[in-house]
Amino acid sequence: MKNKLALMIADAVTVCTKKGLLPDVQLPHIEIEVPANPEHGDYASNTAMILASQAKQNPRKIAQAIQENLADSEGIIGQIQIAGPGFLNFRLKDNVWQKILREVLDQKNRYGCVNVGGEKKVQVEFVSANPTGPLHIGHARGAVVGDVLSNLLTATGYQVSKEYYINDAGNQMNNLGKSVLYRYRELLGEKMEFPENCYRGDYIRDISSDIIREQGNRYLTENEDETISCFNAIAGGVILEGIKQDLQDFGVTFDCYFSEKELYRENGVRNLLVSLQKQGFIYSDGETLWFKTTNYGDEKDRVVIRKNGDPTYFAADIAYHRNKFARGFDLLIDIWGADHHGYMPRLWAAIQALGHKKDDLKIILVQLVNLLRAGEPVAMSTRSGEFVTLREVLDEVGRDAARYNFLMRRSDSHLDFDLDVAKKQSNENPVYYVQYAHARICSILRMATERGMKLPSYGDIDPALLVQPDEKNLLKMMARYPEMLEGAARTLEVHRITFYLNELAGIFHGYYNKNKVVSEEASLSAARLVLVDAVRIVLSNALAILGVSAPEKM
RNA sequence: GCGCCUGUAGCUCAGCUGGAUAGAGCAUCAGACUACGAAUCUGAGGGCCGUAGGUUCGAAUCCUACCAGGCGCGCCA
Repeated sequence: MKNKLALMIADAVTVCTKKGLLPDVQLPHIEIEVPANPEHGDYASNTAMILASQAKQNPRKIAQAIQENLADSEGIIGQIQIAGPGFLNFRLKDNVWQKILREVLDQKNRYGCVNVGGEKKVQVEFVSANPTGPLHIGHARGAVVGDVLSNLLTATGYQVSKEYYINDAGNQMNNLGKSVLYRYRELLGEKMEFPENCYRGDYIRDISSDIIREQGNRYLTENEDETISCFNAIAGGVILEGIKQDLQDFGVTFDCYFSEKELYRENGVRNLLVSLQKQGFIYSDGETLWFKTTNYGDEKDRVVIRKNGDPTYFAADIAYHRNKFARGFDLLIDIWGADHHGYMPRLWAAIQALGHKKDDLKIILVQLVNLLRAGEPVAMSTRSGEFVTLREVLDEVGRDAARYNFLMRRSDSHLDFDLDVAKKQSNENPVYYVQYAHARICSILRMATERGMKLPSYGDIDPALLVQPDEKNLLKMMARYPEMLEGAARTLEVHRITFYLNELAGIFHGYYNKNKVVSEEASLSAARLVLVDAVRIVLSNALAILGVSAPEKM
């Protein structure tokens, strides 16, 4: 709808310039918005005001010229008003909104899908936690944001691939092996100091005792380095399996798990650095190799090969992102914890050196989660191993409530997650508000069929009977669903979907309390059944993108 | 010290890339079930949009400077 109006305005401006009513102006981006105040119509545009400065004319006069030259070939506009400093306010004909019902009912679970992505190939990389311990609550937010963003982009015409990058080649993994070895020895009766930078969580002890059960104490006498690297592999595998299981129970799946080790095969990382050095992006100071990230606005250059000869994490990441582009993705999206924001400039520098545009890599920062219980902060410390895991949150509040809560804020704002509120089945918990609307409609439809009514289709009803203000609002709200998805996809802001859902559910609940859907009047009942059925479809579609269930009963 | 993010109702947050009288939810107060599901609804109160300048027809939104909070500033990942 927005797009139709924008096109009509753009055409009208062109006609105006041809007729000489306007000087030869640059056509601006046509902004169509839904006015906050319903008295200002269904849609409004500020085009005349934007043009005013360029054309050096009174904006109201320009608005009038646009209005007079607007060709409404489909006959959807009921009324145009010029208001305020030069707004064009559009009121559409009632039957335009009523036709939305047919679209929703025809398209069913496809309603809302738009093709703004043009089938571009996009990769979303998220979670990517080291397999050194179970996922905790902080990872959970990134997991949901990435998963839902992927669903959203799929619905808006992108080919999406979801990827998890496994950092399994660095020091952290070595520390994991050491940690397992420490617990292994301890369980076999040795007394020793707890090694530096190692993991204390109980899951380490579990892995050690599994090794003892299966292989006994033979590693006590083996070469320590070999044992560590062996324990490394065992523990990494076990932990990664646990992570995958937790994610799956959280409703998050990946198309690809990419191992950092891949990048080092056949000297891949070093060969890439050599070629970048030849191109002048990398220089040596005699001991170390530096990447000239300052060429692209970073604060200082970054080391890629250390004094000891080992490549840095950054070096591997350059190779990783080159690998991603080489796989044919048009757009890369990385989802990171906000504490990594300082890393962004160097990665953007790297992809530009590789010949890509900065915009080809979008980075979404997800802020940290403050975990609360009844309003009080829950103490968490990774070092001591005392953190609340994703698994515990899932067990305590359930998948739907957990996911929905993570989606109620913009990603870059801090999120308070209160375990007690999230598991309450009350009005403090917005997920039930939306699910309840869906269940309520299902209940109405059930009741109608139980009374022997046949659920009508669009052709059976007279949509002009839907004249209540709330009925019109429901229709308009449903018409805006594709526009909302488009905006969310354009800005990569998944929280817009939850806000939309709350509003749609709210209008429905109000409508339900004022009006009886099934009444004595057969034709009115039929029209209303079709209306609420359409609302059910839209609720269900939006919840599906969020990966939250749409229950028929609660 | 430098950089990034955030300051909007008592609390938690939206505000659609600059629009018209700044909005929700929670909490508070007052109401609505012999009604298709009260996990719901109706109404009320509540604001110097951190502060001060600037840009223009118009600013919560953009620019500058301060103030407050968070996070970074490794040859860790």
